Amino acid sequence: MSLVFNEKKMPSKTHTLMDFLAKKTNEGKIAVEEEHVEEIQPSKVKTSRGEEVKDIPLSYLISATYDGERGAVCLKLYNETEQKIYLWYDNTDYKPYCLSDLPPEEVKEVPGIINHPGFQRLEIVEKYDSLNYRGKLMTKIVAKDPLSIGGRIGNSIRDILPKAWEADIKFHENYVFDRRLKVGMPYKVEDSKLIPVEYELPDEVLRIIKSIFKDEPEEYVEYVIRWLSLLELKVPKISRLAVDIEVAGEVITRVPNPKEAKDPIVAVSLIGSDGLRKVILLKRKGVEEGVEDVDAEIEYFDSEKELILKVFNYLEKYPFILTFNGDDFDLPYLYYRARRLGVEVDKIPIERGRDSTLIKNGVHIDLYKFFFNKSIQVYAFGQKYRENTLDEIGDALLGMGKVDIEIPISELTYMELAKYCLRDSEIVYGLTSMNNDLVMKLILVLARITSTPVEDLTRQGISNWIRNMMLYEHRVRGWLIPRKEDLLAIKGKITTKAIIEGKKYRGGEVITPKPGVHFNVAVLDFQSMYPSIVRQYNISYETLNCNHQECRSNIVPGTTHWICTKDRGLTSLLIGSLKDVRVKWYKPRSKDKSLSSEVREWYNVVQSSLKVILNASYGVFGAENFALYCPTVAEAITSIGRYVITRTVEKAESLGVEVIYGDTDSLFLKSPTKSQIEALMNWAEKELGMELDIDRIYRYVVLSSRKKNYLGVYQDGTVDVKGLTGKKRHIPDFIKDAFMEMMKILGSVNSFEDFEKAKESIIELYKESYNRIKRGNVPIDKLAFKVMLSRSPEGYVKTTPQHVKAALLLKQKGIDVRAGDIISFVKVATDPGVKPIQLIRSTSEIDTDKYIEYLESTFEQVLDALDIDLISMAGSRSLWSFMPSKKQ
DNA sequence: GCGGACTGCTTACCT
DNA sequence: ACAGGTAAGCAGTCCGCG
Repeated sequence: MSLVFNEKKMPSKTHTLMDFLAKKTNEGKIAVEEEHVEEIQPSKVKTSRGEEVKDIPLSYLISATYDGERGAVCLKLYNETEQKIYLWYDNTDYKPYCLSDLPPEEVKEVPGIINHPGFQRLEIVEKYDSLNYRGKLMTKIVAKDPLSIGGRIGNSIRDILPKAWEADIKFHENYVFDRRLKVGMPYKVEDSKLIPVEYELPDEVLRIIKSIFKDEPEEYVEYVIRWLSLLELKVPKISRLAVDIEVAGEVITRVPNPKEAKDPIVAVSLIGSDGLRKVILLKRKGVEEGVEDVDAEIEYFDSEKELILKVFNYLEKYPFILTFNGDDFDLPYLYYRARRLGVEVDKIPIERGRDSTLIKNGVHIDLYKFFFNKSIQVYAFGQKYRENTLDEIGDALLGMGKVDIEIPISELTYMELAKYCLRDSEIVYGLTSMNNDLVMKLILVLARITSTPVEDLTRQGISNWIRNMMLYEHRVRGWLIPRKEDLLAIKGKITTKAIIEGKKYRGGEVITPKPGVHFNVAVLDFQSMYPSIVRQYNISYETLNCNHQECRSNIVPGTTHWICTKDRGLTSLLIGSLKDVRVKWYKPRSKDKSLSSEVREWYNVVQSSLKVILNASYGVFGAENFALYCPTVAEAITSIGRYVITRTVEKAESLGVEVIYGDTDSLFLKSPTKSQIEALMNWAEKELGMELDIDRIYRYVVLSSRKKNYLGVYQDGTVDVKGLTGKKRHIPDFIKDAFMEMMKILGSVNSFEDFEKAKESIIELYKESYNRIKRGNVPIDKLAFKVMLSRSPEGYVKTTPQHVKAALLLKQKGIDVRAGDIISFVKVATDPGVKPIQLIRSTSEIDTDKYIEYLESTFEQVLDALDIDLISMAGSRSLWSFMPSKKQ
């Protein structure tokens, strides 16, 4: 079995919808692409100040929502000069709809459709059915309101229809897709009409692009240009306000219930991008002023209602409002508290949604949700933070610690309270202002790439972003969006077996490491391997197992799937062009010193955003929740990945290079010559169509027989540690510190001869650490294991791991523990074997033997690869132990 | 009733 | 609420043991 396709055999052009329809149906007229007729109605344009206007100057499209009262889509546009949000209500009479494969006559026969209270009309539309490779007439059922299509009551049109297409797309999303709106790009409104302000790429850029991609088909270059037209234009400076509230209750619960809102709001802090620093405090009996110096303007209110109205005033003044968990706490609390104090609903600028809380005439960004997003955590911030508390993220990203308070909020002095409250807003604002507003830019760039409104983007996961990007593309092409179950039934037969039980398909290949110390190691890797595979091997749900007889021999190795050799796949084109735009344009230019630092920085934002999308583009196809879930697509990608790496290993060996390790997309080569590396890279390019790069060169690498565990030392002595216990975050600092010391010693090793000295130093280090533990000479907090509680303690029903035991002990003491908390505990000799660090009274409780075991195994992971036997080298334990162990 | 061999659960990592 | 693959430690169970 072999892959017969390579780059040169790839189809150069995807047939347009027009081609397909002309070829495969006899319909002469195509209704799909028709723009919605703009019926100009009396102006429905409103500014954020509430007055109606007819025109909106150049402003950036930020968000789209649905206004139930007006029954229309509402667009939020941001004007940079005036620093305000303009609202524009759809006046084209755009209506919600879904599709049926039944002809109109039959739809009329379905009970409950045409007499549905929300029913408006039927239309015939022609779509391209990408699962069955033909044009298809569909009946469009148009409704008066979105709930009639997809309400949750059960008698919505999509539930009544035997089969409904495109019925799970929110009304405002449909609007963005169908109107081809470019989120994050400039628009203006003239005579109540929304007009895009086209951004033209400079000729110079066009010229360079055309030369970089001169060998690519025209259609491919069009995609590249499309991305650049979205990404070359910088985003506006976002004027914003960070808000945080404090509530004082008698009972201390972790988060007061906002729906009850029974305790008063005693402090609100505000930090604005215009320099505003303010804390608003509620005057209460018996509260002292306090002595702290607070770097903010302080305003007192005697009436809580007045205080809240003042806050509302600020919320309306700024176009963007930032909070941390404001969706579930701060904003709803303000809302319900205001209601409780008798504020009229229309005086409250806050809008409660099902899973969000928005600002009526502004844009609310809840940073909790955005920073919680795994893709953002991992790819944008390199896993610098692991907990999702404001303190932790602020500490990790800004070095801003929390203001410690040890007494309930109600007992703080005004100044203590102000300081405490202010800090949270400082962190929230700081998170968006660091690195020249990186986060704000990231949000807008991601919104542009994925056609996702900002208010959705900051609340949804990456699978939704990629979904939006792909649905938009379906609409552009006039493709019917496949129903999830049809996609799975037609394309979803998996043919590989996962190694891990319970997983759906086989993943990446890990090459068994050759244990020992290897000098002069080059690590080669396939840069963004999976996106490259998608691009080069034409991966897409519709190219997988296509309908052409002649493509059936184009087998994906290790599977029974074949890939189309005739038509370029939609996913392949989207992901492929995005990858190229990143690798060939934004990444090099983000480092190009001939460009201004401002431009470089912008290019860096764009390339990071692209990285976020690209890195997730494979995974989403294997995720059940993804709207275009297609595990066979994921399976094809990993299968080709294994094929690529395996063939490359064979080739390397045939070139006489020893491959000592490799994981998924990387190869560790032992002392290769320049020409061997070059030969391998050329071969990969030519035979596999894949770019192989030199990722890093190590002076030496220490391998054990364990996969995903190694230690690499660079020429300059820097040490890379991968997977070893000594670097895992949950292990005690004492052990981590000792491990790092060992790394320092290894970093100084230059030659094989140096190892002898290093071995001695390491043994000395080990002995010293051993004795410190035995003598009880280690501070307790350095002995704490810190393990994340992934569910609430009651959620562990099968086993009770140690950190859960510790958590339960905390709970017994009345300390609140919940999912996401990191439990600090030490190992003790008495009953359950563990004790939370808060409950430890003296070092004598510590189970020293357990710590010795841990120390030993941490060191052994490195030392057994160096062929050092810890016990024999260090001599028998009792000889150099100053304290007898407890069991002896 | 105890202990070793084994399996399964859980977390944290790698790409 | 993007994937699968790997290591490690512990919890819990099975089984033999006159």
